[in-house]
Amino acid sequence: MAKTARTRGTYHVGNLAPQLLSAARAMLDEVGLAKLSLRAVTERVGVSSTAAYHHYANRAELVAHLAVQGFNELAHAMADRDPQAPDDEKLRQATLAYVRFARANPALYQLMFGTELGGSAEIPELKQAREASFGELKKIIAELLGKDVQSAEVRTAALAGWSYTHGLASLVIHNVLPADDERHVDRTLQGFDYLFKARSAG
Amino acid sequence: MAKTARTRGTYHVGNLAPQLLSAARAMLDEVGLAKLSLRAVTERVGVSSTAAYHHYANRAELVAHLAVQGFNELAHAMADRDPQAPDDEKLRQATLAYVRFARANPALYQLMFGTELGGSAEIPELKQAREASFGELKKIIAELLGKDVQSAEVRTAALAGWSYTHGLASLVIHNVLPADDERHVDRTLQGFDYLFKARSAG
DNA sequence: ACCTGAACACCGTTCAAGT
DNA sequence: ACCTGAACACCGTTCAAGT
Repeated sequence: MAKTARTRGTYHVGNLAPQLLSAARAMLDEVGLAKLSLRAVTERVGVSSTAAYHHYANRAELVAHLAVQGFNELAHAMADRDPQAPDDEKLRQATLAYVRFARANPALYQLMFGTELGGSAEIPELKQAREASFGELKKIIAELLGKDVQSAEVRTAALAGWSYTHGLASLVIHNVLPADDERHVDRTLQGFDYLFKARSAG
Repeated sequence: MAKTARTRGTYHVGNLAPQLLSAARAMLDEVGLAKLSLRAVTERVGVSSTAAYHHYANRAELVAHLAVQGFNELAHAMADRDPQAPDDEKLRQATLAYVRFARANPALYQLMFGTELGGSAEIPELKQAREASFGELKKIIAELLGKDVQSAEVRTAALAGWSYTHGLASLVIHNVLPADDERHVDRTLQGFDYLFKARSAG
């Protein structure tokens, strides 16, 4: 594929797809998803407004690819944990990494779970990338519970953990809670303790 | 020829604001937030495309008022619980009502926590309506914990509960989980049991 | 194969003008 | 005060044409 040389001023840029994607990614954080237009993205890259259609079916597909990138980064962030730490500390670290990712990339995070991806934009890569993120969480929980990753307990606990973490991240992003990720994670974990003590006491 | 069809064709409809709001609400579930245009809403109501600007500052403000309506309905749904039930069953019922609301009004629910509301659209009514919903949850948890609604324990536990419930609702809406709300609620609650047993065991 | 330019059917928003 | 119509600056998407 030796189309490497970047010839300036030619009509044929080559390698356009990733350039469009990264331009879109940059603009996403600047203007938000609603105002992210194909025309603005192409202009930023320096091609005509219709050039994107040779690489993405439409705007929705470009957006879907942004989501794929997001899920991949998220999985990576969760995977990057201290192998020496005790199991429950690993879970705490992954939760923190998750919330930090959401906080650092609010527009992208919302897009990943946003309405824009419904139905037709459900590209196979997207489902796969999302499952990979979920799988990372399952791994941690499997270690914590001392059960097989495939087991029902792990699946169920991972679901609970994902619900919790996603909800927390969403609330943090929307400034329903003031800043400081670490504190929120610890406080909500503490909150669950209260709740479950009360439940088992009842 | 102008549009003559308007029986009793007064140019002055009066009461336009609520009509626009309910038209928008109806269309929201049909076409989604991204495609909800002021022009389409006004056409549906039968007024000129610019009429909305005399009642809402702009599209964002109309959307914000939809969110307010959503939070009010959500608070109402959570408040409508069996006063005879034991405390932890009340919590379960409120969680179920929450998830059902989200499932029944996916576009509205997403809008309520969506990116569209950031910053300038943060109308005072919105914050107030959101706090009312949160307050409903706090009431239930205060009873469950047997503490004052103002206490730190209740606030913290409510935060955890809200994170969990919101996360679960989001995942259900996005079909990350297949249908059946009741099962998910019970399964995830079960999942938390696994998690916390493991944590306190470690 | 990859990209452009014109064209079409939409948008949100402003503003002068009508009632 | 409440609403309209024209106008402006945008959009996404299609298509014939250029390289």
